Amino acid sequence: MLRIALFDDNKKFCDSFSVLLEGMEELKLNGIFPDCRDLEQKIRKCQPDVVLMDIEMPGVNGIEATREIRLKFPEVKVLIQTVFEDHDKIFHAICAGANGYLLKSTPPSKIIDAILDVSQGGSPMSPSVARKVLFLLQNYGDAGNKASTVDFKLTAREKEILAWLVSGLSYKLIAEKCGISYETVRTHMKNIYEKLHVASMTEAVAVALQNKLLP
Amino acid sequence: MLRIALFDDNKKFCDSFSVLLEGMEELKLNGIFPDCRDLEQKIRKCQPDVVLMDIEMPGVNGIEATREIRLKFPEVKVLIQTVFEDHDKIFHAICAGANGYLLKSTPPSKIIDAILDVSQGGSPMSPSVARKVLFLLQNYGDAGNKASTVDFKLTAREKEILAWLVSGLSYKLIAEKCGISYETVRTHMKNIYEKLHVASMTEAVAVALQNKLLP
DNA sequence: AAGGGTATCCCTAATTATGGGGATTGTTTC
DNA sequence: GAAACAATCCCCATAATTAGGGATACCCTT
Repeated sequence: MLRIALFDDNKKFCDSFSVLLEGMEELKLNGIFPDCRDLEQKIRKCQPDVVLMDIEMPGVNGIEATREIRLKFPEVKVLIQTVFEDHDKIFHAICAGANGYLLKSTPPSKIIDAILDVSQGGSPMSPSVARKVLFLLQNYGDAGNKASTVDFKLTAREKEILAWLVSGLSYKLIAEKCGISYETVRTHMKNIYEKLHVASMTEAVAVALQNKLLP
Repeated sequence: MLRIALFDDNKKFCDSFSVLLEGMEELKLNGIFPDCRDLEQKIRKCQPDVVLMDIEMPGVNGIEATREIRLKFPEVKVLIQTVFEDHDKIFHAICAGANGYLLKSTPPSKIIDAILDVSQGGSPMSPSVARKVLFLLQNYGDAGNKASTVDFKLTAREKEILAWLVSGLSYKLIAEKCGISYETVRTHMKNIYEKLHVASMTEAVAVALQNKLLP
């Protein structure tokens, strides 16, 4: 017999879900909560095997709650159930440790299937979610491995100065580190700005890090 | 009616698959190939809507073939069908552009379902593959957060200001963007500096990016 | 020998950031 | 209701960066 906890601020959905599980032998609804306040206590009290989690709730949102549950109770599975199907929500939910991701449009019988699936270590997803997950994996996987997207053709000296800049040194300190004058650093910086199409130290640092220009 | 092409060097599997599709109205097996030589010609000749692709084959492997098909014929869907379920194969297949990933243990009826699913833009996966896909996405997404386990506990406003800073804005412009005064921005920055243990904009930007503090 | 690129140095002036003090108004928490 | 925190605003003084304009010297290629 599986213990279920439901976090959802939509009373209608909670009611119909409650009716759905009524009389089921394998599943028991151990707790219904409209928000995630005192999350740890709630989980500790009803000891669920599977948590059904909405994303949009007052106070702490479902993604952060998922992260907390998965961290503090690794054996508890979290099944997201939401109306959102944008890449961002899906990505963050999965990074937070969600074990499955269903859309609210999922028919009741499929929800039951998904709960059983997730309790056995599976990862149920609505079809359009699955497609987006593959898309994300494809893109994030590539993005992480890609060394640098653009070649800004910085010289070795410029890269060196940029590296010192990223590590927080001022012009004056960079000059000392490199054994050159303050004015030379300034000239190099001007050239770096041109090559990176930026106009300030912060932008230069941002471009350098975002394009992985430094080793 | 969907046209199917099958790439698999296992004659037994090809035969039984051929029998499976015999007499089906919606699906037509337009080509069976034991390897990927002259891949482009083969695809051009049988014009499939869906390709069923094994991974282990003599010569070019199924993952490379998948990449080529998805590049040259973006409208053709590729459904991997293999005995391999290791993270590496799954990851590379998806990065190569696979639209779905089934294990060879999948029952025939599910294979048919998956073909129909993938042809309509879905992403069918065997359950254990789905679990691994989530695992992969989670790890690639976390990769950045893993670097520093430190939580700097910035407030929402502080994060917002930091985000503008990273995008290159000066205090004055940030003040305008946020609709607050220059002095308030300064106060926030002072607090950010303390929390990040830095003492300049460049360091703040560097710490923010290196620890992926921003969405 | 001329041109292109790199690295080095200099000036003035304006703009911007930093460090040190303050303060008030809310909200949340105990 | 006091304490803690977040967000807002202010002043003074100093330090640092940026935008213009210059310059010389060296190496390499054509």
